Amino acid sequence: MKDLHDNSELALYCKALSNPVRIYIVNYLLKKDRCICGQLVDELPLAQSTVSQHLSILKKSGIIRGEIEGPKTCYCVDKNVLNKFITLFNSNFENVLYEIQTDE
Amino acid sequence: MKDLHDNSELALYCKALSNPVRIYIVNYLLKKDRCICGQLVDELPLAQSTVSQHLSILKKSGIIRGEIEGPKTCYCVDKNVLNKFITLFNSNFENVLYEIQTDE
DNA sequence: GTCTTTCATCGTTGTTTTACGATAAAGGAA
DNA sequence: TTCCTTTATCGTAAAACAACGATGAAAGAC
Repeated sequence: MKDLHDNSELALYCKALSNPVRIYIVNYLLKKDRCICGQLVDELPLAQSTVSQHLSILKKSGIIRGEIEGPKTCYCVDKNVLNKFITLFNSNFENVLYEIQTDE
Repeated sequence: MKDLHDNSELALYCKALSNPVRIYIVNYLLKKDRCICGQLVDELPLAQSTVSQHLSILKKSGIIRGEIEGPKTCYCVDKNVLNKFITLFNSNFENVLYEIQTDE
Protein backbone atom coordinates (compact mmCIF):
# COMPACT_ATOMS: atom_id res chain seq x y z
CA MET A 1 0.00 0.00 0.00
CA LYS A 2 1.29 3.36 -0.94
CA ASP A 3 1.75 5.81 1.85
CA LEU A 4 0.45 9.32 1.95
CA HIS A 5 3.46 10.93 0.41
CA ASP A 6 3.44 8.66 -2.62
CA ASN A 7 0.26 10.34 -3.74
CA SER A 8 1.69 13.84 -3.65
CA GLU A 9 2.73 13.99 -7.27
CA LEU A 10 -0.58 12.75 -8.62
CA ALA A 11 -2.37 15.14 -6.28
CA LEU A 12 -0.34 18.07 -7.60
CA TYR A 13 -1.18 17.25 -11.19
CA CYS A 14 -4.85 16.86 -10.31
CA LYS A 15 -4.72 20.20 -8.57
CA ALA A 16 -3.32 21.81 -11.72
CA LEU A 17 -6.38 20.52 -13.58
CA SER A 18 -8.85 21.19 -10.79
CA ASN A 19 -10.09 24.34 -12.52
CA PRO A 20 -12.10 24.38 -15.77
CA VAL A 21 -10.14 27.34 -17.12
CA ARG A 22 -6.90 25.42 -16.84
CA ILE A 23 -8.36 22.33 -18.50
CA TYR A 24 -9.55 24.60 -21.28
CA ILE A 25 -6.09 26.08 -21.66
CA VAL A 26 -4.44 22.66 -21.83
CA ASN A 27 -6.96 21.47 -24.42
CA TYR A 28 -6.55 24.65 -26.41
CA LEU A 29 -2.79 24.23 -26.42
CA LEU A 30 -3.12 20.59 -27.43
CA LYS A 31 -5.29 21.61 -30.35
CA LYS A 32 -3.34 24.65 -31.51
CA ASP A 33 -0.01 23.09 -30.62
CA ARG A 34 1.28 26.43 -29.37
CA CYS A 35 -0.06 29.91 -28.70
CA ILE A 36 0.70 33.16 -26.98
CA CYS A 37 -1.00 34.46 -23.87
CA GLY A 38 -2.98 37.09 -25.78
CA GLN A 39 -4.81 34.48 -27.83
CA LEU A 40 -6.05 32.86 -24.65
CA VAL A 41 -7.11 36.22 -23.25
CA ASP A 42 -9.23 36.66 -26.40
CA GLU A 43 -10.78 33.22 -25.95
CA LEU A 44 -11.55 33.50 -22.28
CA PRO A 45 -13.87 35.85 -20.37
CA LEU A 46 -11.11 36.76 -17.96
CA ALA A 47 -8.67 39.56 -17.38
CA GLN A 48 -5.19 39.26 -18.81
CA SER A 49 -3.67 39.04 -15.35
CA THR A 50 -5.98 36.18 -14.43
CA VAL A 51 -5.12 34.21 -17.56
CA SER A 52 -1.46 34.82 -16.89
CA GLN A 53 -1.91 33.49 -13.39
CA HIS A 54 -3.53 30.28 -14.64
CA LEU A 55 -0.69 29.87 -17.13
CA SER A 56 1.76 30.32 -14.29
CA ILE A 57 0.06 27.59 -12.24
CA LEU A 58 0.12 25.19 -15.18
CA LYS A 59 3.75 26.03 -15.85
CA LYS A 60 4.64 25.39 -12.22
CA SER A 61 3.07 21.95 -12.48
CA GLY A 62 5.23 21.22 -15.51
CA ILE A 63 2.29 20.42 -17.78
CA ILE A 64 3.01 23.41 -19.99
CA ARG A 65 6.14 25.32 -20.91
CA GLY A 66 6.58 28.93 -21.96
CA GLU A 67 9.23 30.42 -24.19
CA ILE A 68 9.81 34.13 -24.37
CA GLU A 69 9.79 35.37 -27.95
CA GLY A 70 10.42 39.06 -27.95
CA PRO A 71 7.61 40.74 -26.06
CA LYS A 72 5.44 37.64 -26.43
CA THR A 73 5.52 34.35 -24.58
CA CYS A 74 4.74 31.22 -26.51
CA TYR A 75 3.19 28.38 -24.56
CA CYS A 76 2.94 24.69 -25.37
CA VAL A 77 2.07 21.49 -23.57
CA ASP A 78 5.00 19.42 -22.37
CA LYS A 79 3.72 16.10 -23.57
CA ASN A 80 6.30 14.17 -21.62
CA VAL A 81 4.95 15.62 -18.41
CA LEU A 82 1.34 15.25 -19.47
CA ASN A 83 1.99 11.64 -20.38
CA LYS A 84 3.57 11.12 -17.00
CA PHE A 85 0.43 12.48 -15.38
CA ILE A 86 -1.83 10.29 -17.51
CA THR A 87 0.31 7.26 -16.77
CA LEU A 88 0.37 7.98 -13.03
CA PHE A 89 -3.37 8.47 -13.04
CA ASN A 90 -4.15 5.28 -14.92
CA SER A 91 -1.68 3.11 -13.03
CA ASN A 92 -3.21 4.33 -9.78
CA PHE A 93 -6.60 3.10 -10.97
CA GLU A 94 -5.54 0.21 -13.17
CA ASN A 95 -7.55 -2.27 -11.15
CA VAL A 96 -10.68 -0.19 -11.38
CA LEU A 97 -10.95 0.62 -15.04
CA TYR A 98 -13.68 -1.28 -16.77
CA GLU A 99 -14.40 -3.40 -13.73
CA ILE A 100 -18.02 -4.38 -13.79
CA GLN A 101 -20.23 -2.95 -11.12
CA THR A 102 -22.45 -5.82 -9.99
CA ASP A 103 -24.25 -4.49 -6.96
CA GLU A 104 -26.73 -2.27 -8.73
CA MET B 1 -13.64 22.63 -29.32
CA LYS B 2 -15.24 22.29 -25.95
CA ASP B 3 -16.15 25.45 -24.19
CA LEU B 4 -15.24 26.37 -20.68
CA HIS B 5 -18.29 24.89 -19.04
CA ASP B 6 -17.78 21.48 -20.62
CA ASN B 7 -14.72 21.04 -18.47
CA SER B 8 -16.53 21.66 -15.19
CA GLU B 9 -17.28 18.05 -14.40
CA LEU B 10 -13.75 16.83 -15.03
CA ALA B 11 -12.42 19.78 -13.02
CA LEU B 12 -14.64 18.85 -10.08
CA TYR B 13 -13.41 15.26 -10.05
CA CYS B 14 -9.82 16.44 -10.31
CA LYS B 15 -10.45 18.75 -7.41
CA ALA B 16 -11.73 15.85 -5.33
CA LEU B 17 -8.40 14.10 -5.93
CA SER B 18 -6.25 17.21 -5.66
CA ASN B 19 -5.18 16.30 -2.13
CA PRO B 20 -2.90 13.34 -1.26
CA VAL B 21 -5.02 12.42 1.74
CA ARG B 22 -8.07 11.96 -0.46
CA ILE B 23 -6.17 9.87 -2.99
CA TYR B 24 -4.96 7.76 -0.11
CA ILE B 25 -8.51 7.32 1.14
CA VAL B 26 -9.80 6.29 -2.28
CA ASN B 27 -6.95 3.79 -2.71
CA TYR B 28 -7.51 2.45 0.78
CA LEU B 29 -11.20 1.95 0.08
CA LEU B 30 -10.41 0.29 -3.24
CA LYS B 31 -8.11 -2.13 -1.45
CA LYS B 32 -10.24 -2.86 1.60
CA ASP B 33 -13.47 -2.64 -0.34
CA ARG B 34 -15.17 -0.89 2.53
CA CYS B 35 -14.23 0.60 5.88
CA ILE B 36 -15.44 2.86 8.64
CA CYS B 37 -14.16 6.32 9.37
CA GLY B 38 -12.29 5.20 12.49
CA GLN B 39 -10.04 2.87 10.52
CA LEU B 40 -8.92 5.76 8.37
CA VAL B 41 -8.33 7.90 11.43
CA ASP B 42 -5.99 5.16 12.70
CA GLU B 43 -4.17 5.05 9.37
CA LEU B 44 -3.75 8.78 8.93
CA PRO B 45 -1.85 11.37 10.99
CA LEU B 46 -4.89 13.60 11.15
CA ALA B 47 -7.62 14.47 13.57
CA GLN B 48 -10.92 12.64 13.33
CA SER B 49 -12.70 15.78 12.26
CA THR B 50 -10.24 16.33 9.43
CA VAL B 51 -10.63 12.81 8.12
CA SER B 52 -14.38 13.16 8.32
CA GLN B 53 -14.13 16.38 6.32
CA HIS B 54 -12.09 14.70 3.58
CA LEU B 55 -14.63 11.89 3.47
CA SER B 56 -17.37 14.47 3.12
CA ILE B 57 -15.61 16.12 0.18
CA LEU B 58 -15.15 12.78 -1.56
CA LYS B 59 -18.78 11.90 -0.87
CA LYS B 60 -19.93 15.21 -2.32
CA SER B 61 -18.00 14.46 -5.51
CA GLY B 62 -19.81 11.13 -5.76
CA ILE B 63 -16.61 9.07 -5.83
CA ILE B 64 -17.44 7.44 -2.52
CA ARG B 65 -20.64 6.60 -0.72
CA GLY B 66 -21.34 6.21 2.99
CA GLU B 67 -23.91 4.07 4.71
CA ILE B 68 -24.81 4.59 8.33
CA GLU B 69 -24.60 1.36 10.30
CA GLY B 70 -25.58 2.06 13.84
CA PRO B 71 -23.12 4.54 15.29
CA LYS B 72 -20.64 3.80 12.52
CA THR B 73 -20.59 4.90 8.90
CA CYS B 74 -19.33 2.47 6.33
CA TYR B 75 -17.69 3.97 3.26
CA CYS B 76 -17.02 2.48 -0.13
CA VAL B 77 -16.00 3.68 -3.57
CA ASP B 78 -18.79 4.12 -6.08
CA LYS B 79 -17.07 2.43 -8.98
CA ASN B 80 -19.60 3.68 -11.46
CA VAL B 81 -18.71 7.24 -10.61
CA LEU B 82 -14.99 6.53 -10.46
CA ASN B 83 -15.19 4.85 -13.85
CA LYS B 84 -16.98 7.88 -15.18
CA PHE B 85 -14.16 10.06 -13.94
CA ILE B 86 -11.52 7.78 -15.45
CA THR B 87 -13.40 7.70 -18.74
CA LEU B 88 -13.84 11.48 -18.82
CA PHE B 89 -10.18 11.95 -18.03
CA ASN B 90 -8.93 9.58 -20.68
CA SER B 91 -11.31 10.75 -23.37
CA ASN B 92 -10.17 14.30 -22.74
CA PHE B 93 -6.60 13.23 -23.41
CA GLU B 94 -7.17 10.40 -25.86
CA ASN B 95 -5.09 12.11 -28.53
CA VAL B 96 -2.18 12.61 -26.20
CA LEU B 97 -1.63 9.23 -24.65
CA TYR B 98 1.39 7.45 -25.96
CA GLU B 99 2.08 10.10 -28.56
CA ILE B 100 5.76 10.24 -29.19
CA GLN B 101 7.58 13.34 -28.16
CA THR B 102 9.89 14.17 -31.05
CA ASP B 103 11.24 17.60 -30.24
CA GLU B 104 13.67 16.62 -27.54
C1' DG C 1 15.32 58.31 -29.21
C1' DT C 2 9.83 57.59 -28.33
C1' DC C 3 5.74 54.79 -28.84
C1' DT C 4 3.32 50.41 -28.79
C1' DT C 5 2.55 45.75 -27.86
C1' DT C 6 2.85 41.90 -24.88
C1' DC C 7 3.08 39.84 -20.74
C1' DA C 8 4.49 39.00 -15.75
C1' DT C 9 4.10 40.68 -11.36
C1' DC C 10 2.28 43.46 -7.47
C1' DG C 11 -1.27 44.62 -4.30
C1' DT C 12 -5.86 43.85 -2.99
C1' DT C 13 -10.28 41.59 -2.14
C1' DG C 14 -13.34 37.90 -1.28
C1' DT C 15 -13.78 32.99 -1.23
C1' DT C 16 -12.25 28.36 -0.43
C1' DT C 17 -9.29 24.95 1.62
C1' DT C 18 -7.17 22.51 5.34
C1' DA C 19 -6.46 21.79 9.69
C1' DC C 20 -7.83 21.65 14.66
C1' DG C 21 -10.60 21.09 19.12
C1' DA C 22 -15.10 20.96 21.02
C1' DT C 23 -19.62 19.52 20.85
C1' DA C 24 -23.72 16.90 19.78
C1' DA C 25 -26.33 13.07 18.00
C1' DA C 26 -27.17 8.17 17.50
C1' DG C 27 -26.92 3.65 18.70
C1' DG C 28 -25.04 -0.35 21.31
C1' DA C 29 -23.51 -2.11 25.91
C1' DA C 30 -23.78 -2.36 30.82
C1' DT D 1 -31.22 4.48 32.46
C1' DT D 2 -26.53 5.52 32.16
C1' DC D 3 -22.19 4.95 29.85
C1' DC D 4 -19.30 4.38 25.77
C1' DT D 5 -18.21 4.38 20.99
C1' DT D 6 -18.51 6.43 16.63
C1' DT D 7 -18.97 10.05 13.63
C1' DA D 8 -20.84 14.50 11.75
C1' DT D 9 -20.91 19.18 12.42
C1' DC D 10 -19.71 23.70 14.42
C1' DG D 11 -16.56 27.40 15.10
C1' DT D 12 -12.13 29.04 14.21
C1' DA D 13 -7.57 30.20 12.27
C1' DA D 14 -4.04 30.10 8.79
C1' DA D 15 -3.02 29.43 4.22
C1' DA D 16 -4.10 29.11 -0.63
C1' DC D 17 -7.01 30.29 -4.62
C1' DA D 18 -9.22 33.16 -8.04
C1' DA D 19 -10.27 37.29 -9.65
C1' DC D 20 -9.29 42.23 -10.68
C1' DG D 21 -6.81 46.72 -11.92
C1' DA D 22 -2.45 48.93 -12.03
C1' DT D 23 2.27 48.89 -12.85
C1' DG D 24 6.63 47.75 -14.94
C1' DA D 25 9.83 45.35 -18.00
C1' DA D 26 11.26 43.86 -22.57
C1' DA D 27 11.46 43.98 -27.29
C1' DG D 28 9.90 45.49 -31.80
C1' DA D 29 8.06 49.53 -34.62
C1' DC D 30 8.41 54.17 -35.90
